Amino acid sequence: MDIGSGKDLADYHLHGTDIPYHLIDIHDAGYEYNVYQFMNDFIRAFDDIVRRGRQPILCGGTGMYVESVVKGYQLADAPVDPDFRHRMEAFSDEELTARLAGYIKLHNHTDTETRDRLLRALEIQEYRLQHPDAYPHIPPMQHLVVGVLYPRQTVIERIGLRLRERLQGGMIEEVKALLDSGVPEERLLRYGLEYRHVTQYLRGQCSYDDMYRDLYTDIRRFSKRQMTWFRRMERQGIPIHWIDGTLPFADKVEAVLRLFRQPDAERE
RNA sequence: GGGGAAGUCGCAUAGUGGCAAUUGCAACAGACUGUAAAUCUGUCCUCUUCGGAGUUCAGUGGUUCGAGUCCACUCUUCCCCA
Repeated sequence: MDIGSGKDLADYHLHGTDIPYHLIDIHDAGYEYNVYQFMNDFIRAFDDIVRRGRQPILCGGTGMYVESVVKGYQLADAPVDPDFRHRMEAFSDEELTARLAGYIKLHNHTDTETRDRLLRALEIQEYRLQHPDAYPHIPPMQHLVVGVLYPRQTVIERIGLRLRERLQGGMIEEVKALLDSGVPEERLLRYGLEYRHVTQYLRGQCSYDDMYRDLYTDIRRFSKRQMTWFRRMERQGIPIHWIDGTLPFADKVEAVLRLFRQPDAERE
C-alpha cells in the first residue's frame, strides 16, 4: 500500500540527508489497525527517540490520530472477550444500545450502527469497569502543533494534481496486486478513498471516469472534514500554529523553527 | 427551408391551476476517544427582532380570485426531414 496510503518515502531523503522515520511498513497490507494500537506504537517510538536525545516529530495522520496523542486519550487495553460476546447474544440491538447509553454519552451512530461495533463498544466499557487502571502509560510531553494552510482553491488543485500523479504512478496496479494477493475486497472498500474507489473500478462497478470524478470529490470532502476537525481542536484549547503553505519552502522551515525556539508564552 | 421537443434555485431532476417550489449531486457548516482514509447531522433564492417579510421557475404580454403550470409572441437549445 505504497501509493494509495501516501507513504511519500522520497520525502525522507532531502539534500543528501536521510531523515529517519518510524511507523511506516509496520503491518501487512489489509491489517486492521486502530487508534489504541497507534497510541501504543507512537509511545514506543516517542520513548525511543527521546531516550536517544532526539526531537520527535509527529507528522501527518488524521486529526483524530494527532489529537489522540496531543490530548492523551485514555484508552484501555480491552481484549476481545468471547465469553462476554456469547452472553450478549440473547439481547437485541436496542437493549444493547440502551446498555451502552448507561455507560457513555452516545455521540453519534458510529457506535450503534452495526452489531459488531456495538458489541465492541460495550466490551470496552465493561472492561473499563473491571479494570479502572488499565490505561497505557503516556509519557509527559510538550507539544507544538503546526499546520500548513493553503487557500481552499489551492487545496483543491493540489488534490487533483496528486490524484493524477498517483493514478499515473501505478495506483490501479497497486490495488489490483493487493486484490490478487488475497487482501479481502471488503477490507479495501472500508479503507475508503483511493482503495475503495479503485477497487470498485477494478470490480467493474463504475467506469474509469466515474471513479476519477467520485474519488476526487471524496478526497475534497475528506480534506474539508480534516479542517473541521482542526477547528474543533483549536476551539477545545489546542492552539494550532498555521504556516502559509504558499510561502517558499525555506521560509516555511524558518517559520517552524522560529516557533520552536520561542517560549510557549510568546507564541500567539 | 419544413416538422417535433424543451428551457425550473451551481449541475441534474420533480412539479398540468393554490408552491419558495420535489429529489439527487456539489457546496457550506457541524458531530465524532477503539474500522476514523470511516460514519453521521444540519444549511442550501434574499432579508429577518426567527413570528415572518420580500423577490422567483428563459423574456414580454395576456387569461384567472390565484400561473412554474393555460394562451400569444419573442429569444435560446436539442432532435428528425430536406
